[in-house]
Amino acid sequence: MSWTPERTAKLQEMWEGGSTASQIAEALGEVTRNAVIGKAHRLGLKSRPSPVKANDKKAAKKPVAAKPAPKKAAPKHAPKRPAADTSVAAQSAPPSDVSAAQTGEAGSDTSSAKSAAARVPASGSNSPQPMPNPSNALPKIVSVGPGGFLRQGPGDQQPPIPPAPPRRLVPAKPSPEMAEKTSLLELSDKVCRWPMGHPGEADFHFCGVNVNPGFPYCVEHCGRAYQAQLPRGARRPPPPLPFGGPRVR
DNA sequence: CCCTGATTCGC
DNA sequence: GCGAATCAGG
Repeated sequence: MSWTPERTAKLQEMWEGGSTASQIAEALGEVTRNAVIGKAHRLGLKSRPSPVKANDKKAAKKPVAAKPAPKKAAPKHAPKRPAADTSVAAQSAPPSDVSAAQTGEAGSDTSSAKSAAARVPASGSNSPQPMPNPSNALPKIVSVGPGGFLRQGPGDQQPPIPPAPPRRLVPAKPSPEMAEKTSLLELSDKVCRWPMGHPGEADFHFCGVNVNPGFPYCVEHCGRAYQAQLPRGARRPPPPLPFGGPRVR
C-alpha cells in the first residue's frame, strides 16, 4: 500500500490530533507504526509530546544521531521480519457501534483548536433540514415505519455515507459551540444516537433528539437508518460521492 | 518487560 | 520516498 493523498491526509490529521503512531497505523491499516512515524517525519510534522523526548534541556541534548563512532558499526539491514500481524482494519460499522469503537482513550489533553477553528458551525441537529431532494423520475418507494418515520429508498438520503467511519476518538475538546452537542457520555435510550460528523473531530457529537420510541434514533434518523427496499431491477445506483469520499458536513 | 517517538540507512 | 532496524526515554 502506498501513501495516497487520502492516507497521508488522515495520517496528518490523526498525528496532529494526538493519536499515537500505533493508533494511526492501525487505523490506516497495512502500515506499521514505523512507517507512520517515518512518513510523519518526511511530511515535516514531527515533534509532539513524545515520551522519549521529555528530557529537554533546551538545546543541550546531544542527539544520539551523533554516532559517527560506530558503536555497532555494522547494523546491516537484515530483513528478518515475520510481520506477523495482518489485522484488517475495522469496517464501517452501524451508527450504534460508534460507542464501542471509541472507548479506547481519554487521556492526553491536547487542545488543538487550530484546525477546528476554521470550521463552519454545523447546522442544528434538529429542525428538518431542507435537503435538496433531487426529485427523480424513478418511482419513489416510501413506507411508513413503526414510529411514523418515512422509510427512504436507497440513494434517497443526502449523504451517501452517514454512519461514522472507523476512527479513533480523540478526547472531546471543550468549546463553546460544543456546549449543546450531545456527547458520547450523554447518550441514553432516550436520545437519538445518530452520529453527527466523525469521531475524533472536534465537533463530533450525536443527534440527541428524543428517540422514536423503540428505536435508537429519532424519527428523522430512523428514516435514514431503516430504508425501504426497491424492487430488484429498479435499483438506483448510489448517488455519486462528492469527492474524496466519506467526508460530508 | 511494555509502551512511545526519533533516527538511521539500505532499498 | 519508503520503512525495518535500532535507539532511547517513560
